[in-house]
Amino acid sequence: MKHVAPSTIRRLSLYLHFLEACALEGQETVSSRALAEAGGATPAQVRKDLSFFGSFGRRGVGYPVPELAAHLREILGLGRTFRVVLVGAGRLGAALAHFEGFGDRGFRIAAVYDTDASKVGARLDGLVVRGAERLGADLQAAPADIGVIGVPAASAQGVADALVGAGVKAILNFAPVRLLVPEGISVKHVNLALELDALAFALRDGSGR
Amino acid sequence: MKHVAPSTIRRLSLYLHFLEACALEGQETVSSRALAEAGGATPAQVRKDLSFFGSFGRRGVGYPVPELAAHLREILGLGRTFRVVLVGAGRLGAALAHFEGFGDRGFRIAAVYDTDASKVGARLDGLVVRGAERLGADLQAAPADIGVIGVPAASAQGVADALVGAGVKAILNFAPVRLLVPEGISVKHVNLALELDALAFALRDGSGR
DNA sequence: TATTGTGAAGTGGTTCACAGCT
DNA sequence: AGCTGTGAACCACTTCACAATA
Repeated sequence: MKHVAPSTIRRLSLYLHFLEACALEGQETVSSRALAEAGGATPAQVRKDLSFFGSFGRRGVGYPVPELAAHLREILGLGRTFRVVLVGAGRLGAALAHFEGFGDRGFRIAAVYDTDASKVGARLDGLVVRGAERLGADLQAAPADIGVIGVPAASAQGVADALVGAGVKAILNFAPVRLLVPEGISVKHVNLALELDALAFALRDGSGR
Repeated sequence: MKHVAPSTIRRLSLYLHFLEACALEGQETVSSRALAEAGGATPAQVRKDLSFFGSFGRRGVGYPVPELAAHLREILGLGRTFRVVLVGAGRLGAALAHFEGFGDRGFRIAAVYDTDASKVGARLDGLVVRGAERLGADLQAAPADIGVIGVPAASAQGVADALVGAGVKAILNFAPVRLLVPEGISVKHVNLALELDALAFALRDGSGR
């Protein structure tokens, strides 16, 4: 498969969410225009995005909702469930553990870890928080696909190393630090400070341009 | 001022964070190579990014740390404090209210709101949660720069409308929905589901390529 | 020698425009 | 007529390469 632009992936994900909403309403086809609106793109871009992977629509008609949704799930690799481990059982960890978007879409939180002994043993959305030192042994017994880092910046790299060592191939990092990981490990960053700075920039001189 | 690419803004923010760390260590100059490493860029790109706004370095030497940091703060519009209102006092709201990255960099949380009567009156990081119906009157008395939306998807658009109506010019949205806002209002989205889908894509066929 | 500043070249993603089905 | 599929044109960001300077 040829290289796919990250921006394309983001849009495909948005199209898919929209298609799922359409499917719930029993809609049978959608136009590239409707998808464009949902994905913050132009109709031409929607068609380009999709044509990169195949011809899913019918000229003069549009795209069949359930079929296109299935294709997108296939393309995005969402045709299975993912085992997720969450490291960090603080306030952020608690918010993440309860986030419906996880379970809804096949991302199952398998376990929650924390180094803080006072948090170990607590319950978080039906899961008992485990000591971080168990992570390696646990994942050897039952590997995980994705590790979510919800710990302070200072300990994030250490957690990342532990996750990589335990065979995790994808990391979602909420700590405001760049993580160093080996080739072949995917990392996504969610960095509040960056978003705030971008908003500050947008608000510069006067207010709101 | 000419148009600045969003990717450039993100990098400038990363450079600035790195410079602040350098400043703490008393370092006097940095090279474009060091900045590149911190910002996930190449040295040439660092120089291009900076030269877009002026000539801040000295050939053969590098960039003076405190001066460049000051320039970046100026460029990003960080030379003042921002009044932030947080809507949503659930688990996510609690995590956000305690996030140090806010206060540290001039983003001051002025108030927290929630529609849920059972949450109103509770304390969150020293702030008392207020009823959402007060938002309009409160902001008329003391305007806010940035609104942070930490409510469920279903109520996010309503909150956005209320914020815009109350004169907020920039919104940071954690709900997994596209917000419709008038021209001139800046919106930044943090969408967990999108990031997870991107990781799923990275993990497709086999595991981890 | 080391490192910045920058025009020029290169790369990759987006938009256009129209042919091709229904 | 309506809407997709797609090569070609376009545009924007990135990288290159080297002159300029400490």
